[in-house]
Amino acid sequence: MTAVGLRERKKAATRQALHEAALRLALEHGPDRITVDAIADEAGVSRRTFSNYFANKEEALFHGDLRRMRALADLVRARPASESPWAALTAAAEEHYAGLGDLDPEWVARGRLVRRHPSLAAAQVQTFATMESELAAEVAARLQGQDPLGVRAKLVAATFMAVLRVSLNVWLEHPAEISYWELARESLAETGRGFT
Amino acid sequence: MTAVGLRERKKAATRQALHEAALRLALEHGPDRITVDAIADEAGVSRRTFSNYFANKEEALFHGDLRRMRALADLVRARPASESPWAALTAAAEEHYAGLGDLDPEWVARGRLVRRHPSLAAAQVQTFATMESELAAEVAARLQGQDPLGVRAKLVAATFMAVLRVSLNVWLEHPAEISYWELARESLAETGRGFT
DNA sequence: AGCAAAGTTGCGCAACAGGCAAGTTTGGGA
DNA sequence: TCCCAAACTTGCCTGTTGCGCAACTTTGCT
Repeated sequence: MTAVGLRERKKAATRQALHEAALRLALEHGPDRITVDAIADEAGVSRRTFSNYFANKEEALFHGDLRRMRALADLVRARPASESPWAALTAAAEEHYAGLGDLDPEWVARGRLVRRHPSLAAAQVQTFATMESELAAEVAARLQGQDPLGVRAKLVAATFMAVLRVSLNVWLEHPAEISYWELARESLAETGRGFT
Repeated sequence: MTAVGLRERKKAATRQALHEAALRLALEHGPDRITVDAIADEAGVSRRTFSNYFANKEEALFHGDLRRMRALADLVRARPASESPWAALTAAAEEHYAGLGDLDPEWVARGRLVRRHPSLAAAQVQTFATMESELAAEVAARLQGQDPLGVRAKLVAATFMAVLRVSLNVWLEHPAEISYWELARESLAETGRGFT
């Protein structure tokens, strides 16, 4: 009768625990000075189990971002089908970020971590790329028939994610001068002119 | 007196040899069934030396793409300073791809490899990301003073590379129906409307 | 000719991904 | 309520990797 079984919940909890352990250790010792062993320990699980959940530390570290972005994707899905893809994406982003965006402390912490440790940039890019293809599928659904090769869907998704990524990185360099969402909204508006 | 010393040339040759060895073996056995050892052997060099040139197989595999893209960046640099960044980028791409783009057999081979082995997608994304930041620097030079936070430069570079990447991937799925550059040009035109 | 800088190599080690099989937990019938 | 199959965890193990270090070789400059 539970909406989702115990099994599922336990899995999610373990994944989350691993993620949080990774983040905690990375913040404390620096992301390049931690081992998978240490993360598993910190999460109270065997090293082998870590491998069942994540392919490597970076994936564990950015799991939170992926979750956040999946939440954004859900908002996109919830937008009225009548909206154009780009409109739906920006509207969903507005909902997602405008209110409490900058306030998630974990999100900010991860951001700062990336800023201070350029070696993490690769993993960040990877995370955005993952979401890009998930979003492309959603966009494609809105373009049934109008996009024979599927270029447009992928183009829109890629551009959207690229703008969010660039905005994030710029904001991390100038966090005091502007809010993330202000920056992102403006960038989206400018870049999106091709899709309206 | 030589324009470039023997030292430099030898290094370039070794790097190229490693790259070609990696590509050859990947094509023959599949990219996930080859070891760094094997690549170094094939290139007639020690495993340790491989590490002096590339951080991992993927980097070796995509070295050719990076070279290609750097050539494109050179074309960008050569465009008149009076052109807007986006105009310079697209014009350079036109020069680069329009003529012989699809004809470089290595380039096509790598493309097919990525298409058949999704595990390589990560490395491909990484390669484009690398070029993105190199290009951003070039674009920034054209926006002296007009781009206080540096957003615009990064935005333009990111969008440009995203379009090329998406176009490539779409083209790889439909190579018969259209030429790469036709597809990319159209995508650039559409997406670039925000930057004109 | 000769020396300093750059490049190569072998050795060694900590770390890691992931196959396999034995144990443990969960959930859906009967 | 009980039971079993499927799902999950864990330990063990192997092949691979990235990189520091120190010895050796090659290159370039004078």
